[in-house]
Amino acid sequence: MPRASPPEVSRRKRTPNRAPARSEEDRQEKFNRILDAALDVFSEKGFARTRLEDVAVRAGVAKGTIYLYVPSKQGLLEALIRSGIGGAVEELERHLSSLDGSAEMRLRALFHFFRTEILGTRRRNIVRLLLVEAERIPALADFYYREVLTRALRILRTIARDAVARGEFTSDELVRFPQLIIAPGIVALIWSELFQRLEPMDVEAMFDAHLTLLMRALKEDGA
Amino acid sequence: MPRASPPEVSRRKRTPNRAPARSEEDRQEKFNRILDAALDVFSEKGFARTRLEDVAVRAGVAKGTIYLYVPSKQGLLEALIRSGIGGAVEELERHLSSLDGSAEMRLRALFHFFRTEILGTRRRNIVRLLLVEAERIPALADFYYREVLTRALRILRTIARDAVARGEFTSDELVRFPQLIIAPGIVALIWSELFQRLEPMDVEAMFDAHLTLLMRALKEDGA
Amino acid sequence: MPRASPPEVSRRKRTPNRAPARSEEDRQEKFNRILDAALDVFSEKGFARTRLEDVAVRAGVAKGTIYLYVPSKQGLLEALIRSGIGGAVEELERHLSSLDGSAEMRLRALFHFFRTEILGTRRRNIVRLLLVEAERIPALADFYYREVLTRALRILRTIARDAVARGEFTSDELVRFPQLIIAPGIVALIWSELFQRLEPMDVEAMFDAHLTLLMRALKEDGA
Amino acid sequence: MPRASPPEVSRRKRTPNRAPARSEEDRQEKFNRILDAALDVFSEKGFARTRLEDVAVRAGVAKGTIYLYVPSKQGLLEALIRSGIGGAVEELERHLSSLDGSAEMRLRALFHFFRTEILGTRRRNIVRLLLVEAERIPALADFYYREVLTRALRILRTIARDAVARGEFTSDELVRFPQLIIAPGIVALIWSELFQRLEPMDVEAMFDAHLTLLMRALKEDGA
DNA sequence: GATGAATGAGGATTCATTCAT
DNA sequence: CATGAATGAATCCTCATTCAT
Repeated sequence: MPRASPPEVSRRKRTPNRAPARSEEDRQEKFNRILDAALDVFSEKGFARTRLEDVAVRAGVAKGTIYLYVPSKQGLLEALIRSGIGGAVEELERHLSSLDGSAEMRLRALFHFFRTEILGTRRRNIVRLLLVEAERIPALADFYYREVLTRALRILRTIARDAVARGEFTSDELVRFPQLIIAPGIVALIWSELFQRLEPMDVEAMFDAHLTLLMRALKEDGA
Repeated sequence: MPRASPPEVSRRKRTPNRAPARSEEDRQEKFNRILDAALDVFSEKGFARTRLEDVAVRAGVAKGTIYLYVPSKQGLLEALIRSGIGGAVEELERHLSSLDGSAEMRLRALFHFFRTEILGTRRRNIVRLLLVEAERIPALADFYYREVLTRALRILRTIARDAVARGEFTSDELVRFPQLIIAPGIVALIWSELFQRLEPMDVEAMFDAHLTLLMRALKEDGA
Repeated sequence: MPRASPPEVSRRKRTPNRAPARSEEDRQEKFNRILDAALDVFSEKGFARTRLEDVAVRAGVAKGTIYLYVPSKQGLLEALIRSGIGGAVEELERHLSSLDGSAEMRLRALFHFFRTEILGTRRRNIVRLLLVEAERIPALADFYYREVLTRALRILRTIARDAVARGEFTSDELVRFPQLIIAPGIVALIWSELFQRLEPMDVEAMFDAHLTLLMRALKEDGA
Repeated sequence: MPRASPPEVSRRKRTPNRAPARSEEDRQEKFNRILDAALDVFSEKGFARTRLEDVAVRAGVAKGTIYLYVPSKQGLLEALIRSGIGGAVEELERHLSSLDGSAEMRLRALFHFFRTEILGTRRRNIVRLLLVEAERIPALADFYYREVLTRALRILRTIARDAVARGEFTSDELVRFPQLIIAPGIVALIWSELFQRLEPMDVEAMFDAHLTLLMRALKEDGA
């Protein structure tokens, strides 16, 4: 039997391989590069306008390689958000539970954390991405609600409840609506994305003003 | 909600007895239908996932007709946001300047307006759309900053400044950061889009708590 | 508001339209061109190896145009088979019911029809395509079974049954297995596709031999 | 079913006491596993829709391993068909030449063989695969024509010619068109693939009817 | 020899935009 | 003015093949 009638099926040309990631660390390291690249491009263009090819190029891999780590473009976004957010809440939990000062001190620490660990890092982009895309991807909203929101609100609520219990706070508004604590953080995040270039905002000063108001409203003598 | 006029595309040389005199209103009315349809579809799917065909169908016109009013899909989004937001600020300005009570009353009126005229209407979707798309379309961010944000913040700042001036408020945090006033409104807006189905939020009660805290922090005796 | 910040969304260039098919005949005519082109390419390359772009080029339309008529590549194949096969059985039914001679005459007419209207035309390719692809597309097998096979076998069976009833045939093998009548037709079809170039087959003579054997086996004196 | 040997890819320089002596059988055995897996998957999905990865998984080897035995996907198909068909004809030749009864007996044996050794086994899938793919791969059609068809037809023709020579058959139709003998076999094969689930066919009874008709047509008294 | 990670050509499908009617 | 058929650029994802380990 004559071997392979040649070009009936188009012969694909292939390019030599880059060194494959054999070890588990190699794998993780390459995945991280892909996630970093994805964050860059998603942040810059938004999910819909991102081409996976651009992500691949920025990560220094081929298009197909991405599919060795995630099943689809949306899967890439989800992996990105999971990987970038998951850790933050735990960090925060650890961070805050280590201090056992007054509510005021803990809230100051919280806003410091927010400024330095979220607003000041790539995580800011991840949160922004989440706010923007979660509406179309219910699984994302669910994930965020479950893994981030409830846990973050629990932390805030615990701080407020403790303060009320020990008489530091005189009323329970923040127990009922811990969102009020973080609301200026959300505003700062959005502002920094959309309007920072038009009118810079002194985020630290705003957080200070916010805390001042809260403390004055909640502490006995408004001190 | 007043709608923007469609750009005049060309002057029709009308045969006097062919079309009744209401042609200009017809034009406006058709453009409004298109904008309404666009808001529906953009809100539901986001800009990138929206097909102009769907907008056309929902508006009851042909795809090509949209191009008689706006030059492109992005132009449609811009027209939509322009038409849906511009009016709101003016309404608010009129509304607030008509009351001349205390800052507290004016802020209560403000949050009432926010709840009933923004959160409770299709404008909520427009704002959301803006938050989501403005990053990719600098012109949108610019427009929003100029036409909405500066004016809205001026209103808030004026309320705060007046209150300080007449001694109602004892400090100037809200003059320096009027964003702190509206921050819970932004949170409510985002929450209603993403998490309402997972955990309903009593927006009115949250706004109440927020105002209570503000007043207690800012008024002489914290009442 | 500044109009359209230019290249945020890549501007697609478009090529002027060909004259659109406004009338129903235009539409049908264009669809026919597409189906013809599809048959050519499918026949030459098989379903999987066919690129819709090739079909489009051969039909003289753009890729996207095909999707105005069928929903997918598979839909194109189905439409093709439907349109090419449906008519044939009806033709055959009409053709045969018009003759009311002996079974022998009717079978001769049948094979003549098969040779001239199927083997000798593009329908041969359609049947071949069907045999090849039906296995992966149950809907196709169903369609073929329902619209072609049962009807064709009914015709054959009726011929046989009539002949038995009036004493022309002395036994009922062909009533029980009308497939035996057409089996050499299937062989001829496959042969013509695969081996004609290696060893031409005189299909007419084979059909003659087949009929001779059948008649000799079934008629009283084997005449 | 005897399998083809994998092409020798390279002579291993074995460390004598590292691999036991059965390395050549190992190789053959692994290739057989690959061919079996390939038949399964090709049969189920067709050539184009088959992913070599699936073949590899089913064979329990890595993707790359397949390329140690065949040069390409098409090469795998060719090897498969070669290995699965080649043997059958020889078996048939041996089987039939061992009987020296009447043509009728030999044809009965032939159909029995067809039913039990082809229709009832995986070889059915190979033949089907061949019918489906041979058109696009001329080398396959050539191989099949040369290695299978000519030899099979020679067997059939010999049976017919012998019968004519010794007066068992009264005419030569089957000498001229031995395809007429096997045509119902082809129909049965196709039917079993496409329509068995819609309408089961009693293949044995059909073959009986076919033989009955042939014998009646060809033998002196039609007995 | 075996492995399976990496590659990147390939193709189906979508949809903003144009323009003949 | 309106229409909607036609266009074709754009992009996700698949998978045969390669080759470093």
